[in-house]
Amino acid sequence: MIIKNCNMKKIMESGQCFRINKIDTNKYLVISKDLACIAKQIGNDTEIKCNKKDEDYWLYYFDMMQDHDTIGSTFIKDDKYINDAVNFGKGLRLLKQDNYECLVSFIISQRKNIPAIKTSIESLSSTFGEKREIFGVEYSTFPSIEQLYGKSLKDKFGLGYRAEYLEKLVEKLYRKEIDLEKIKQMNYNKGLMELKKIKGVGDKVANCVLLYSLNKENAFPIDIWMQRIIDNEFNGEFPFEKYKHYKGLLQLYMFYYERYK
DNA sequence: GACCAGGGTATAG
DNA sequence: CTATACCATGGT
Repeated sequence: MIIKNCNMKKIMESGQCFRINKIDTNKYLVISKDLACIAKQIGNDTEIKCNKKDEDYWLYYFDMMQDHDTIGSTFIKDDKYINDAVNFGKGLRLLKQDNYECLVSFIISQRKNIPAIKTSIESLSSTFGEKREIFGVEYSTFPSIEQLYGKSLKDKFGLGYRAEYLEKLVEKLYRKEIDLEKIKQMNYNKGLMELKKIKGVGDKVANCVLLYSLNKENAFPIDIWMQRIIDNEFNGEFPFEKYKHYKGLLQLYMFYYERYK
């Protein structure tokens, strides 16, 4: 499968997911849930190699039916910073991730830098997930709810005070007191409320989960970097009324630009 | 060895 | 409603 106008290096660095790793020149291992694929960069396009039975999963994951550069070009208006960010981020894509993995990952993410987040997730995966292989490349699956249930997460995974957030979350998921598929059916505001009931989930983490895994493409997570942009470039108030449609992709461009420009 | 990290909670005012 | 202390640890 070929994804046109797709830059895997940028997606890997974009901070929306934490399990894409470079394994060779222009080659990346992409892991999601218990699945993996190999992504090869060929010019502006990316070729995805995966198991035949998983093709639909990756089609959805990469949102292959849409051209995100085209959506991004609709943000180009009269604002220099945003125009620069969109041009700088050509090839970025908004992925459609697994909601459980996404929620766990972003609870871990608070007050951590991206390398530290990745270390914690890999450590959890290699401990509680399963070892698998795709086209000769080994990987560990993301641990399922059942695989994490009842496990002590303190002290071993660099989680710090987040360990008890996760333990409580896993317990509620296991008992089906939290149903992310149900939240996926809700509108943005209702979903935001439901997610924020979870201990350790505030505005930012909830918006990440809504945007990256619950198909709410107008969610707009504001972290330290985004707040910095809003303060320095927009006098403390972002003009949301000018960018109503697909704000989440715009947020991705801004975050990426601010970090790597 | 300081400083910061894709924040959230609890408490005080 | 806003302001502030505190949180536990790793990366740079």
